Amino acid sequence: MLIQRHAPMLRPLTTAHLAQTMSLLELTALELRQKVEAELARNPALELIDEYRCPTCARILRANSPCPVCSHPQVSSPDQPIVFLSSRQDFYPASSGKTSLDEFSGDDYPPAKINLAEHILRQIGPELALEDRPIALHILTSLNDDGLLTVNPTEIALYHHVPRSRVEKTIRQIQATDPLGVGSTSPQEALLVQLEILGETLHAPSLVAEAIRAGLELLSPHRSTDLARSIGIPAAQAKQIVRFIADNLNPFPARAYWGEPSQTFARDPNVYHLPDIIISRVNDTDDTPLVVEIAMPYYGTLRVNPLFREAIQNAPEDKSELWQTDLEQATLLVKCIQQRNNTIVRLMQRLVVIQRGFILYGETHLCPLTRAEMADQLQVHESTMSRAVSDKAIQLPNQRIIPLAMFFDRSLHVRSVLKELIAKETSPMSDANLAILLSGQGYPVARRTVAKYRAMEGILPAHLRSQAR
DNA sequence: CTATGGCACGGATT
DNA sequence: AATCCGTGCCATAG
Repeated sequence: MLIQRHAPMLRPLTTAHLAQTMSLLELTALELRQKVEAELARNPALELIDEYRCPTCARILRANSPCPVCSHPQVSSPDQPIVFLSSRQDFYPASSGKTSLDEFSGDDYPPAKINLAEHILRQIGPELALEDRPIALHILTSLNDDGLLTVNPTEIALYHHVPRSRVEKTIRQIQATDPLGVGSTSPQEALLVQLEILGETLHAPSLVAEAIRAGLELLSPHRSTDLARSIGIPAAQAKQIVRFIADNLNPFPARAYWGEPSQTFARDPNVYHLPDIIISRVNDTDDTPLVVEIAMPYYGTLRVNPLFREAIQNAPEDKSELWQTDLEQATLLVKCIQQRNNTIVRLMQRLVVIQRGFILYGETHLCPLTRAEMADQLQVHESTMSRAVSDKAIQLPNQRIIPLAMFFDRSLHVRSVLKELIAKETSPMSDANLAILLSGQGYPVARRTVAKYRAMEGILPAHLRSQAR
């Protein structure tokens, strides 16, 4: 009887094991930490003890206290990076006030990825009247990727049975937060809001607002004569206005955010992400070893509670089955997390060696690398690599936080060479010229591709570059 | 006539 | 199997 009950349970275990390994790998450390927290609270078989093993000398230590012996990592050679799982509790900067989307409650952790809605909520959360919160949530969940509102404010008002003015008041509050103009119903409105707020500190040329109202399509650089005619001003003034708008305003407030193929309005996109991995250098020499810290999903050591394992022998009849599955799940979770960490550690050990140039000297030195190649080197499946890389953020020695996927960008190095080329040029070169030049430097790219890269970097076409600066 | 952007196709990547 | 990316062809703006 016992055997019969156990045999069928083993099968699902193996498939479940695989399934869970997969799903854990693609989580960021913070997401995983939340999952672990939840399991700890629910599953009595799991326990978290306040100690960990020093990555360098294998001593057992209290969690979050550095190893007295190895407080400085031992020096190793440039091609022998120091890679370890970090239990530092200050790995992530503390969050300021908790205002997460899910009902302003719950987690004490700063989310690893803050989406636009949460980012805004953090800013206005405190000053938002309680009864306006449902309205704000409605607005924030109706934003598209550009940060524009996709539903009619009247609809929102009707839905919540409030006057339209209440909704508009909330929208105005939202528009004044960081991606300035976010929550507007149209690009025009967004521009006007930005103008209004920036105008307080910035000196804006006169008639900018009129220009914006004249229509977005007239704001493109080559149509300044049309714009001039439309609002009755000299062409030079129109040009100046267009310039001001292009430099300071953004018709799609959220375009500068991460994950976007943000071309024209690329800005430093890193502010809203917390690293899963931190790389630092030991000294300032060129052959400094690199230190790679990988965020642990918890502090201390997660393990199956030995007491629980014993207690299960004489469990009460009605609880026996439940405890058994709890125990299996706990074991599984611990194993899977170990496997996840192991994969990431091995990945980083290779990656840091291959992309050393990129890490130390920047984009130009990025060596084109595909996830598939990496998977091959590490003897793991391609999809495993894909999951390990996706969604993770990594901090470089120069403090920049970038998506881990950037290490696998196939065109970044060519783009950065292109950027340099254009920066150094004396007279603007056409795309065709640039294509030939790049081929000469060992980057065979088609003329059309140069154009695409240019657009990606937000560089204007040749005939417009001449007047700039 | 030249330079550039749009559309779409095919091959690589995930 | 779905997606992304480089490229060729063509229309259009200058």
